[in-house]
Amino acid sequence: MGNKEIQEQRMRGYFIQATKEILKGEGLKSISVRNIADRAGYSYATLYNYFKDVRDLIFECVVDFQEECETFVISETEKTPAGIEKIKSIAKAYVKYFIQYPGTFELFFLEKINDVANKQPTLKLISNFLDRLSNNDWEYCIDTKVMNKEDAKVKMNTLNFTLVGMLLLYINRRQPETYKEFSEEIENQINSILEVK
Amino acid sequence: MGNKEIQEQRMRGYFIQATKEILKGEGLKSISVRNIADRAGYSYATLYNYFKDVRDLIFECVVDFQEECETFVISETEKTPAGIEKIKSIAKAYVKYFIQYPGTFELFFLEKINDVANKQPTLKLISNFLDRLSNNDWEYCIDTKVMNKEDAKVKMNTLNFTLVGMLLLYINRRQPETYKEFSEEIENQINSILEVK
DNA sequence: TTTATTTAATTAACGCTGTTAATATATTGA
DNA sequence: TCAATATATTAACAGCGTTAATTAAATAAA
Repeated sequence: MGNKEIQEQRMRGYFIQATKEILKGEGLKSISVRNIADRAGYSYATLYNYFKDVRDLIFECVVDFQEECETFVISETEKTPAGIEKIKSIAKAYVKYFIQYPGTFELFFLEKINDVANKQPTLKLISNFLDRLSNNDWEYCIDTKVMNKEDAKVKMNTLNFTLVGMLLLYINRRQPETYKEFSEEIENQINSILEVK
Repeated sequence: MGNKEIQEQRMRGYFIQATKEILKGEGLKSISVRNIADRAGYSYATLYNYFKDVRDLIFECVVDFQEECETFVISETEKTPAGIEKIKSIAKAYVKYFIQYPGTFELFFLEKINDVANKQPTLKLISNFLDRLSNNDWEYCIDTKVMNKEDAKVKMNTLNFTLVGMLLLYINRRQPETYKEFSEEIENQINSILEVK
């Protein structure tokens, strides 16, 4: 990688870092080209030398946040034994991360996309994120005959969709009204979905 | 109701009608104060004589769309016998409505809200919508001992959250990529959640 | 019916937004 | 050091939601 590429990547990094800080702090509503550039220490137009548009820049943060979330989930669940219990722990940590940083949830699931064709890989990354985090333990359940392959596949999806749905309603619709209620319902849902009959 | 109130309600109706048309047609992205006012046949500033702000106006459409959706669901499911089968039919029709009019899904679940305290009733209405549509049949299942009260409550929520999550990913994240895949997964999820053990 | 007063609708304006063109400033190669 | 290139900045545009000032319409009083 030549000097030019190094410098270019560094510049991109400054803008990405600024964007991540705003998303984690004030959330998506505070994102604007001028706000990002201010924080990065450049003029707003400079941004366009390194990113096609602001949405492109915003979606660059997905991978970084996923890595951060993955690290968090691993550290929160390392003591839990493999299998169903581990899947439950992962699910709870996953939810906990988005509750702690609602801006990342907005980025992953709510932010509109301009060029859908161009972002398909990122969109796939988002939809399958929980699956990637918990895949090992689903496999473990199948291997230990706790459940069959077909059931595992459907339940993995149910868990994913349910958590996303609950997070959407809680973060974007304030339903339920208290975190306590939300937390209890998360517990109920996870237990019910992973109940082995 | 005096003349003044009648006229005021009529004016509000013109703007609401225009907003509904745009939402059903082009979706949330095409909503703007000037666009709504144009369609209603008034200047953009006139809108503020009848609504506090544009979000207030937008959320006025929720009740109307829910009524329309309810009518659709009833007509699509009238031949299905009460109980689990009916709940499945209702769930499918519910999803079908939002797929047909993605703008209504955006309004119900994605549109940001200014004054959350002031909109709590509407937000509750949205979160509990599927429950209201299917409540009779859950009761029926409990009465006919197909399931107990606690299971019914949790499953009702699982179904609600799962459908919202799937719709979010499909409408806002294009996952899965084809309607066929989406449709099959909806079928799988509904059957799995409502499976009686 | 004409005039004065109140009500409602419109235009102009403000401060935002994302993006692009034109300009100014560094940086590089000769 | 000077010319050429690359990069950063300012100015500008068209759009947004909202409000203040202004015009037009409807009502009440004379």
